[in-house]
Amino acid sequence: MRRSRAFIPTTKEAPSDATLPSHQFLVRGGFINQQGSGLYNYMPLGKIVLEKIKNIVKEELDKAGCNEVQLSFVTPIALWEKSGRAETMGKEMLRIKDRNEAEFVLSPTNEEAMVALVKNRVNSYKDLPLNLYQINTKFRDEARPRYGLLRGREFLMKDAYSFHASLEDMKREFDMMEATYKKIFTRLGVDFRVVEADSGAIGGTGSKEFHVLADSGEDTIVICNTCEYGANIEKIFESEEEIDALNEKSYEELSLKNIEEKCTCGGTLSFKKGIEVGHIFQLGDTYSSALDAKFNDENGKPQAFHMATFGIGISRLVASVIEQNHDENGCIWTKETAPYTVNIMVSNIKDEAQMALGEKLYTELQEKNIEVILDDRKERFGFKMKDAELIGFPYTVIIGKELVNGSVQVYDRKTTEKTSVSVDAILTHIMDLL
RNA sequence: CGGGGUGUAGCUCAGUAUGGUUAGAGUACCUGGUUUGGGACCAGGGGGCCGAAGGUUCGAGUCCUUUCACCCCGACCA
Repeated sequence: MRRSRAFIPTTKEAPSDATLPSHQFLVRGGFINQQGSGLYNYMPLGKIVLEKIKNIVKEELDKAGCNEVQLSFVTPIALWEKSGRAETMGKEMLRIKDRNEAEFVLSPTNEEAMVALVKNRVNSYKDLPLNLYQINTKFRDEARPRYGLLRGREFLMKDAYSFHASLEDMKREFDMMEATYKKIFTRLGVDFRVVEADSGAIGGTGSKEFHVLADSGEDTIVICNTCEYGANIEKIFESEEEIDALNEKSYEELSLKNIEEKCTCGGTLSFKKGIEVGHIFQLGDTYSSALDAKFNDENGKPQAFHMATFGIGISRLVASVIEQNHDENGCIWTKETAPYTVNIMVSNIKDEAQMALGEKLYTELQEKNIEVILDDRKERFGFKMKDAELIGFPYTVIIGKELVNGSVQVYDRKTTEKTSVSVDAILTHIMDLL
């Protein structure tokens, strides 16, 4: 992509209501813009990042044997009346009527729809287990949307639902999905923890949350510095006061505060703030029973499916990556989430030698399938650098004043260091970095 | 859903207590020139139904009524 042809409207000022770094930088960097309360448009850069995260999630789930489907976003109210959630979910479900006055709901989640899909299509234990997922828009009419993409009303979520003939098999799938989630978040390059969680309103027996560690996280979690143990404080403390008191503390305050009790492994427990980006539940037969979805077991006896459900907040992850990885100048995307890996910055486009090298490198990197953008705008050096830092391309090749000595510089967004590299070696140098 | 606040140029905001030329600034944008390694400078220019609808008045961005939208603090939540 040529920067001169790209729709990337960056700004110097952030909207006054954006308080979090991810919100400010994503808006300033031209990734997203607000359409209404809790509603966001994705502009080209935002769309690229969103798609990258989606693809990683899809790849890992497909490898884990999950089947991708796509359910309708608008669902008849009858589906929700059968499970009782038309009542219990209350105003969070946005209800609409069609021209015949029939009532519909914009899907906030899809347990009912997925059970209805499987019901009478999967009839034998021989067809189990089965894991179906979709990456689709959800709508929850939150009382108070905020923090940009972190708490929108319309958001993109991956939701998976598994069906099993036995409780044991459901638990096996649950553990397998936990491992799959770890692979996904590791690939995304975020610092995360798996914690034991409260099952909350959805119900079920066991659940675990995946948290990206960040100052602005709304949840407080307890983690061990030695083993993998972690828990949401909602799970360990019973009193509301205790939970509230801890939630009010800042990331720094919490990090310093160790819990007196030691972890069972002997390690030290401490508090951290986290953004919940994934949640896995052991559901049991709550929904299959409610919707009368059954299969025949080895003895030909009908039984309700044992189920588990697995969610990942895709759009929330876009913001979480930045919440965890930014500095005062802007975004710092991880390798797998960056909208373009290499930004070729021609310092002065009127300088023919600079421009020629920029074009040459641009073509060469494209041929090697590197995601590259060429900053060919008629702007000054400082302007282009600030822009590159705001957007957060992992590497910027600066073709500028050093060219007369036969070299260019490579700016590393993460370390903010500039390294001089001779023109002859630049292509190999970049390939080695990636 | 309780409490508070704000709607004026793409963005950040003055102007509204006390109604009165043609509604302002910074920034962004366009043109020309000078610049060219950290969001440049000078000159000129375009851009507004002052959130919407009613009303009061000779006259409304400013006063009154209604309404819509957005934000903040709580309660609730991927």
